[in-house]
Amino acid sequence: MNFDPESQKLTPDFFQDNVIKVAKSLLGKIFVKRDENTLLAGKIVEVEAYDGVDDEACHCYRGMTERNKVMFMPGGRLYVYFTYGAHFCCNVVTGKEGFGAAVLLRGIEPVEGSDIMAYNRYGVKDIDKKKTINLTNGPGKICRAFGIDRAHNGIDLTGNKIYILNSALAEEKDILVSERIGIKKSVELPWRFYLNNNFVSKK
DNA sequence: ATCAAGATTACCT
DNA sequence: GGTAATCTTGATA
Repeated sequence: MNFDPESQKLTPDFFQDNVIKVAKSLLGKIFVKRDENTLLAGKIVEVEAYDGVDDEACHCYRGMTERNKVMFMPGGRLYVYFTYGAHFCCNVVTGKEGFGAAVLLRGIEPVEGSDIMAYNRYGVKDIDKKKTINLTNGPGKICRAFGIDRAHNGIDLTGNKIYILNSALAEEKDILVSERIGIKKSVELPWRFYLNNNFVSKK
């Protein structure tokens, strides 16, 4: 697979759109993190949408704060937050400037650099098959495997450090829908989207 | 200043 | 299936 950002990465207009639409459109696309020595990449197989206005579970529901201000930037940034005293979660910011919405990445199937992901998660490069499934099947696990932390909060996804390849859209019939996981407010909204794939966090 | 909650994970029985 | 771990943030006083 060619991971070259110049010809293939998603552009601002893709991100500056409705969060539900962007969430579904991200399924099947390749999330890439590059630095001098490493190339990590994986297929996005599970996401959730968080939408400022009518969504009590969204970090932006009560307006802008120091933590969530990146979500109000124009679509195409990475919003990274820390939770439960242990885990980072990363989100793709969507919509126009001044509107707080983002897509949480919850499940990724490793495509490139799974040995480095294993090292980031477990401190060793060789892991058994069972642990391979556990590399990136959850939002906190993804950040750990990809080495994403608060230093990456606000990074521009149209740059060459972290970006998403513009592969084909997943077919509507292949997109599964459910309520979102791990929230206590606005639980009824059907804004979790995923594919039939082993790296989904929860059945 | 204090406090409760949290977009989770790993480990236990 | 249940729950401890762990600490940052935002709200309230």
